[in-house]
Amino acid sequence: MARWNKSVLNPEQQRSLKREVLYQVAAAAFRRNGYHGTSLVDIAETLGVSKATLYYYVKNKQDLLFQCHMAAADQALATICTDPSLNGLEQLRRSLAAYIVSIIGEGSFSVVILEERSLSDEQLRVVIEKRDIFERRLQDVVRTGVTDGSILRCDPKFAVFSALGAANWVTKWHRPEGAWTIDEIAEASASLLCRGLAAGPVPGCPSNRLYGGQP
Amino acid sequence: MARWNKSVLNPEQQRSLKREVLYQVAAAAFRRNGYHGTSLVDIAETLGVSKATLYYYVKNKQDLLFQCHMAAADQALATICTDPSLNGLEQLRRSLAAYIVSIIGEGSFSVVILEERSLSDEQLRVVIEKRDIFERRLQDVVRTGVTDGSILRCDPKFAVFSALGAANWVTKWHRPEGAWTIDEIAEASASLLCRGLAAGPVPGCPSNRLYGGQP
Amino acid sequence: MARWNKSVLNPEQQRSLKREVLYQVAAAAFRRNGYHGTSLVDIAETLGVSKATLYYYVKNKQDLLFQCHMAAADQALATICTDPSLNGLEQLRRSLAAYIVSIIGEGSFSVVILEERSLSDEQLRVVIEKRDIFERRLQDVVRTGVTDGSILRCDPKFAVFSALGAANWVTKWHRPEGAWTIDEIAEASASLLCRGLAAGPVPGCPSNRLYGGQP
Amino acid sequence: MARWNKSVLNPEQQRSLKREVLYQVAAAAFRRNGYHGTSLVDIAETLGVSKATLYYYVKNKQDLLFQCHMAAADQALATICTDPSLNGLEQLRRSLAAYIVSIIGEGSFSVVILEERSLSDEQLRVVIEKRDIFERRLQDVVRTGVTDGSILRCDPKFAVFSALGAANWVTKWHRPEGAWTIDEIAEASASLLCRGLAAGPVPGCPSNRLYGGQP
DNA sequence: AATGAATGAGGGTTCATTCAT
DNA sequence: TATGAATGAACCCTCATTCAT
Repeated sequence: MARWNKSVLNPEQQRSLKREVLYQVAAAAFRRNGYHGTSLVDIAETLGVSKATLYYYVKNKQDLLFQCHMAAADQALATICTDPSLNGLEQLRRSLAAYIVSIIGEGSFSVVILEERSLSDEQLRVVIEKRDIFERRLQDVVRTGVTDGSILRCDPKFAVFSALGAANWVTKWHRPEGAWTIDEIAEASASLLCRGLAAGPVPGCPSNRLYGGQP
Repeated sequence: MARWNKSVLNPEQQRSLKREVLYQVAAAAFRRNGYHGTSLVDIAETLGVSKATLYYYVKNKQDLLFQCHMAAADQALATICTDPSLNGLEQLRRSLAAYIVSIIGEGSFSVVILEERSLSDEQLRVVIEKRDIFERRLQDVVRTGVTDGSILRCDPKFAVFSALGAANWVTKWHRPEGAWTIDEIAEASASLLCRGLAAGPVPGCPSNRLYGGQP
Repeated sequence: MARWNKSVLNPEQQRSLKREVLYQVAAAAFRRNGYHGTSLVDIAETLGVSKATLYYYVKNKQDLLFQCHMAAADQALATICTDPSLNGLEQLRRSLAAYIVSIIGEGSFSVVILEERSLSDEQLRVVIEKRDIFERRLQDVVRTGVTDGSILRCDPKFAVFSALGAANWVTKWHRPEGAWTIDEIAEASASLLCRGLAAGPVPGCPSNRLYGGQP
Repeated sequence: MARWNKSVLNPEQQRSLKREVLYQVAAAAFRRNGYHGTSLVDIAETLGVSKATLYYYVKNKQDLLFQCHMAAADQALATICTDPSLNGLEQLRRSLAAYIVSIIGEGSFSVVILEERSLSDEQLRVVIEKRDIFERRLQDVVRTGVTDGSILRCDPKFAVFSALGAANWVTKWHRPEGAWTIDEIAEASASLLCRGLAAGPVPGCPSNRLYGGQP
């Protein structure tokens, strides 16, 4: 399925297309076995090429991981919904659902579950920087919701951490053959998380006191 | 800090005490660098002993991981709150908070973040079996809450998956030097998650339609 | 001497040629120091390559031993003389002489002196099976001799065991720098052993009563 | 069976008795798995003691092997028959038979099959020196036979090498549970070998020309 | 006399990486 | 572009040996 043999495009595109497939295959392998648990042979075999060939498309194993991180960050950024016709809560919900789809769907570059210690300091800096942009945008969505009254008063940073955590974790237990479809999981998770952040007291819920409940 | 020299107990206890410390140190290393990314030298050095000494207490590196999993499962089981004087939602909240404390606090054996492919098939079976018990007990708490009306009607399995996911993820971003204390994180996370599951409609929350809101 | 650099053949042959040299060098090392007493570094150094390179040609150290056993069995099989113009005794003598040359001469794969416990059960089964063919063919030669009257009536199995034992033992004391040439040793040993099996009473020999000879 | 617990003697004898058992157990293990293939734990377990305890009775693993060699050489020396009422051939036959019994029977110290490279140079010197005495005495027996006309004219050194080779090899294929008893094997082997050395032409035997046949 | 605990040295094996073809 | 061959570094693990008890 992932062999990159037959696609016919101009050479420059060929190359970047192959690279993309490589990143996806690598990311999938990394997700399954961890960075150190994945050998380049694993990846090469999945692609139907030799181990040495990989070095035509990536500088390094470490660099390969880095590229996955970067691609994943871009992918994540694209899932944020800021449709002004919706309130913040709904924007958040849609963003989270789209994000979940993006990390467990086919073509995912996501490698968030991985030990970040595998990157060099410099690489880690760049990755975190890029991921911060994503997180800050999501925080903005939360702030929008707080302002328009759809989300309860809370620490946006913590809220986003929590939401993304639950979202990212899905990659651990999601099985393509499982009972739930990707969309179902995404919708259900996003809704669950948003309920936790929705404004207004929830009758009998102890967390009211923490988040301040009503404005 | 973790050197195991001075404790004076009878030899049998010494041994099992050392083993316990070993598991904790190993689990911490595994959490940080992944299973394959952790070398036995790392662990040995942290303990101030030689690499060969470890084999006095564990059969294998793989077995070491297995033992961490088992200890972690026990630790998790102990966090479940079933105090009958509390409603299900509150039981759940306390359980989650305690669970979070147990996995990021000192003395944690937690290795849930790890690539499960590192265990042998047989080991994995045993671990999953044991972990299932924990998850099923938590699901029971959710069911209790649904019955007593404190938790909205939902799929308990999915609810627990989500809650544990968000909880487990904390190990990824929690930094001991960070702004939040362990207890704060535990309380806030647990509350947030419980709000998402609390019965009763949340004004303006789109997830109401999913979980059915009030019965 | 044993470096495998310069030979110019097509790549497929190169590979199997190298493998052959590897087996010979390994067999020689095993013979000298035993299986467990031989390190892969020893072999690699003799070949002038790095230890890791060996794994390009063999799966395992154990597999290396196994391959030596197999090659040795083939080599042994090729030494059996069944020339119908000769009587059984002479066939046996020539076979034994050729066999001795094959195990102590250059290019020998022989590893019979080794602890067989070093092979896996399955490997041992295969090796023994193959070696049995060789031994049974030699036994056939003995039977031929008994039939044509050149060899005394005896248990062919035991006779072959004994003859091969004495032959194999030569690998223990033979020194290339020694006083005897390989051919001399082979001839002398074979003759000695054959005399022991030749038909007809040997005057004053106590073994007459054991093997009966013809009355 | 080999546990050394209950025997009641005076302490000095206890000690040397234990040592003797230790040598036998070690020799047996060495014979089976080779020197390097035998771990001290193997030996200790067979004796029912801890690994460290062995160091009360031997200086070294290497020294343990050395002691086996020495004991084996003594044992071998004791098998030589020089009964002047017998001719040389019969003396030789009895010697060989006794020797074979001594190396495969219970209580054997024999380690001749082993890689001699496992000894230190000095130890090897001593062992070879001692073994030379044995071989030279056997050669003397052969010479006696040649003189009294019972053994054909031959190189005594080579004759003894061959005979001992065949004898030693028995340790490789002898199985206690096998079809032949130890005595049968010893008798048959000795006879076979002696037939090969007996004076007088063997009808139709090609080796006549080698050994000069009748004087 | 005996042993549990600890260790240094060394061996087998894997793997990312390079290079000539 | 692609790959077979080769390697050094690192890792897991074993084992002979020592020492305090």
